[in-house]
Amino acid sequence: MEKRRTPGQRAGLSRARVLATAHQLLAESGLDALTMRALAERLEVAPNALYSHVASKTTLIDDVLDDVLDEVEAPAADIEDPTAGLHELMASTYQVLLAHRDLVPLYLARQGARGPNAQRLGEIMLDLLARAGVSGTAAHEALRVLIVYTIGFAAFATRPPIHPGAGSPVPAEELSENFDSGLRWLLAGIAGPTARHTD
Amino acid sequence: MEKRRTPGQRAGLSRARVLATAHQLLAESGLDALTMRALAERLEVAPNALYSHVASKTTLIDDVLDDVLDEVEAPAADIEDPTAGLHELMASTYQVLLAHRDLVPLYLARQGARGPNAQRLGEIMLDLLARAGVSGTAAHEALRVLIVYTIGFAAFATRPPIHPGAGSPVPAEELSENFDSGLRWLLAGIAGPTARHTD
DNA sequence: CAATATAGCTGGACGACGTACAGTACACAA
DNA sequence: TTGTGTACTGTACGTCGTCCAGCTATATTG
Repeated sequence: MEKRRTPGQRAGLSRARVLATAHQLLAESGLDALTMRALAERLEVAPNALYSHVASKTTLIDDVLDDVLDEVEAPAADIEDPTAGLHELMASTYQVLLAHRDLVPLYLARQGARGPNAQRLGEIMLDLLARAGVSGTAAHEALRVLIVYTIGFAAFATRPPIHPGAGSPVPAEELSENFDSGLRWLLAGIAGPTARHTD
Repeated sequence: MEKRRTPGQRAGLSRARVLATAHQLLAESGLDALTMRALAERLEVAPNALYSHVASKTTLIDDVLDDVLDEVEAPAADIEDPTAGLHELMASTYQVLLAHRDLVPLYLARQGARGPNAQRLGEIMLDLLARAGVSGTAAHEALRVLIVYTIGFAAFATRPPIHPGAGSPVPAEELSENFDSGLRWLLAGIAGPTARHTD
């Protein structure tokens, strides 16, 4: 059971390994369990060693959140129907969120991610919205509606009911259909006849 | 600048005063500033004195969140159109949330409140849903959709845009109309022809 | 291949946090 | 008046994020 290192010796740490382990810790035991010390212990390193690879705990979490968004599949760039493209994008995002249930509360608390992946997805969405005839202020508004709707839906598809009474677990498939329905309503409203343009 | 008390002397603390000051602190400087020590200092008391009135920091926050929901106005119990009643209820909730922007992230993180007020509102909603022909599992699902939608919407009506580019602030009135539209779509979907009943 | 610079680590510490424990003195009931 | 309960104080414990000062394995240079 050798795990102590003498000063100067290397542990083969890397930014990627730190992020991955943080993600793993988050998945196993939630946010409260994600402690710089716990993370360090799992990596068999002193706590401060992490700071050679990560600026702070906050940016660590931000980075984990953004990393996951890499899994989201963007629709083909030349897709015909931009509204359908948006539907695909949000549905894919929803699935990715469901695949990382443990992270959903964090997305909620931070209202999305802000890293390069999030940026990239945002631009794709804005592009699709523009092609659907929505631009300027209205487009940014629609963007946020869609994001919040998706994260919000994932949030309660993920967790125990708010009101404890009765609490029969809703099957995931039914929830997914429900998500699709709501998403369709929203998209219809956003890109529909009353959609506003730049002013 | 006398503020120190000798042991045994009273400070006129009360549960209500503690909650109110906590709320105030939250409003002024956000969650990170809400510290038992900071709260105690503002009340001119030793930190542990708070524990005579509040079980823990967690329940303190829970209680603050639930307290605010007292301001939500429920529709008349004998309202004709239950869907309209739901609309009224959620709109009132939305307004209350906007009136306490600082708390919205907390509602988000906890996915709603759980105290007596939240309970009461939940029951009203279930009643209205039942009268709209939605009950059982579907009703609880609808409940959560409506709650998440409302909190989620309040969340980005409250805060800076997720994607920093362009960032022109959306006028509150426009957002409110948007909230209403989305809410109508949701309610139509929930109480609409395809609504499911108990199984 | 030797000398030097860099950077990945360790040990230790600091300040802030939530909260438990034990004691003190006031308020009120008897 | 005496007794009892409770609202406080002082103090302290354990944990957290993070900083500073070394030390040394490795990368870089000549």
